[in-house]
This record gives sequence, C-alpha cells and structure tokens, in this order.
Amino acid sequence: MILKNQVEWVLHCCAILAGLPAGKYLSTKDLAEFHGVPKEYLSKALQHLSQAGIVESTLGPSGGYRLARPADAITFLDVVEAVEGSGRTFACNNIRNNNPCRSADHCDDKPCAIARIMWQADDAWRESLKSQTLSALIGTLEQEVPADLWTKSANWVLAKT
Amino acid sequence: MILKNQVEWVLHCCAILAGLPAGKYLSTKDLAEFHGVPKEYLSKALQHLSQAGIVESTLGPSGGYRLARPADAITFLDVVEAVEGSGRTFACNNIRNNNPCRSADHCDDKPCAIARIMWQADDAWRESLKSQTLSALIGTLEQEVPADLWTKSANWVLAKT
DNA sequence: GAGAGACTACTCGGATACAGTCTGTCCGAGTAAATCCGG
DNA sequence: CCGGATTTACTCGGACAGACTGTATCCGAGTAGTCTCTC
Repeated sequence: MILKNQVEWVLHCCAILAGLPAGKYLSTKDLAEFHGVPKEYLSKALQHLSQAGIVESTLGPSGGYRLARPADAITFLDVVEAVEGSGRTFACNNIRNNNPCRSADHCDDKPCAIARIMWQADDAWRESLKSQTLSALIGTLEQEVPADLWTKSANWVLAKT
Repeated sequence: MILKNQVEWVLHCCAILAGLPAGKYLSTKDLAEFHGVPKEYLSKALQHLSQAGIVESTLGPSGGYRLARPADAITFLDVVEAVEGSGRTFACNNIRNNNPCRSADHCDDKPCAIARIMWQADDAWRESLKSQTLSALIGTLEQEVPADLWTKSANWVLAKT
C-alpha cells in the first residue's frame, strides 16, 4: 500500500499555486517543468483537483490553474482524497460469512470487529491530514527554504504568468 | 491505495489461532477452509507472519501454525506490517530538486516539508494500529459473537487439531 | 482605425500502451508423525 | 513386541499466469485571448 506519485506532485503544485498573485493562472506545462514531471500525466491529477473544487482552471492562452479557495481553507486531506479517492484504505470482504459453523440465516448487527479497528486507524490518518492546511505548509516553507531560492522561485513563477 | 486482501485474511486467522489450545497447531488448509479463501495464497501470507515472528509453524502431519507470542503481545500493527511491509505509505521522490532555480550544489538540511506532514499522518495511522492488540480483539468478539456460534466455531477448530 | 475572422496556446477528455503489483495456481523439496513390516 | 523402513500429511519456496492498477503518452475537441486583414 503506497500513495501515488501524483499525490506528491499535486501537493507541490498547490504550494506553488498558493503563492500566485490573485487572479493569475499557471499552466500545467509550467508546473510540470518546474517540478520535472511529465506534463500530460500531471494534467490528469490536476483535473481531479479541479473536479474536487480545490483548484479552478481557465482555457485558452494564459490559461491554467489557480486555487479555488484561500490556502487556509484547503487541507492535505482535501488534496489527498482528490487524487486517491475518499474510500477506506481497508476493504472488509466479510469473510466471517464463510465460517462453516454459521447458519444460513445468521445476520450480523455490527460490522466486523476487525474492520472497525482498521477503519479507526484509517480515521486517525485522515484526521492528521485534515489538521494540516496549505497555508501552514507555506509558513513552514517560508521559514526553511533559503531566502534567495525562495525569491528566485517566486520570480520564475511570476515570469510565467 | 488500499490494503491487500491478505491483511484481512491473516487478521482473521490470528483471531482463530489465539483461541487454540496451548501447544496445538492448525493447518493452512483448515484456516483456508474456515475462512473460504484459497489455501495456497493464504499460505503465502502466513509465511510472512512466520518470518516476522508472529506465528510459528511445524512441519509434517498435524503440523500447521500457532501464535509465537501471547495474544496481548501482538498488535495489529505487527500483523499489518508483516504483510504490507513496514515502509512508509508516502514515498518522497524529492521533486523539489528539479526546481530550475536551484543551484547544482544546493543541499537541504531537512526532509521535504510535504513529506514530513505525510509521514506524520502515517505515524498516526501506525500508532492507532499499535494500540490494538489481538487479545483486545478477542475480547470484543467474545462479547459480540452469539454464544452458540462462538462455541460451535471453537469446537470446529478443536476437532481439527 | 475598427470590426470580423483566423490563429494560437491552453484545458479537457478519451484512447492507448507498458510496467508493476495483486491475486491465485501448480509443483517439487523437505520434514515429522503415523503406519507397516520383518525379525 | 520392537525397531527400522515406508507412507502420509503437512510446510516451505519457487515458478508461473491472469487481472488490475499506476504510470505515461498521444491526439482531437473545445475555448479564450491575440493577431491579422479588410474596409
């Protein structure tokens, strides 16, 4: 069980988009170039973000993507679920039903105890992702990324808009 | 991202093995029959448990598996990691290195901030799994499974040893 | 100089291809208990 | 009745195959700015 590359890619893309001047868009091509990832495949991931309402796009020249909400209203969970789907990471197939000792009409009133524990862990994972917003990430990056690299990157992006 | 079927299977198997009389083994064949899953593929999963030191096996007739430790010393995390591996669920490929603004000799002193947040969520998931032991599961099952099904199943297992 | 039309650069969505993982099967080697057989 | 040989029932490990998912590429359709051309 491992998350897709696309999750890493779009998280980095969101970090860039968060620094974009209001009203400006950044194209998939530029985002792909900046991160050194295949443009067309990254595009697929961004489409998912768009469908999830995290980013919005515009067509035509000078088109591209921008955040659809302020960065403090976008959590990591939003982004991860947009790409990975919001389904549970543990699927219960109710194999307890195959128990040869069960009568045919037996009916359980609760989900399988094993599944409940696995889902509980899943919830903990989601809660943790939910507690982290994009703006918190930007704050961390501002502190940690060297100032010259930070401004150079900002200018690189600005030149593309 | 979804966990393997094998995780569900071996968790159920562990629950059965926990109820085994001391010193007795239960064969893969019986475990597979009880849960209605393919014997040979289940065997692969149990081998992983064996390598992880969670269960131990013996060869020959009346051979099979039993728990290697008391049930309260086996956590869900132990079992899940035995099957899924103990690696992170988020792989950081350091795509920040592809930033065209970086000088070639630039070196980061910390892991990527995005990866750190994802790993933090991963830790929360693992912590949750770690807090649940096999014996706690047995306790829940004893309460929730109807008494007649519970004893019938126990006798079914007993008859196989 | 203004307006209509052509052009361009981008997103969007579908089709396709390839690789890797998950799921499942098959079989041979090794092992330990049970059984058999000769003395 | 005893001890060694054989059989049996199991695990272990590798090889293999099919299905599904993840990764990636390509292309056509649609769209919004920009440019050009004509009047």
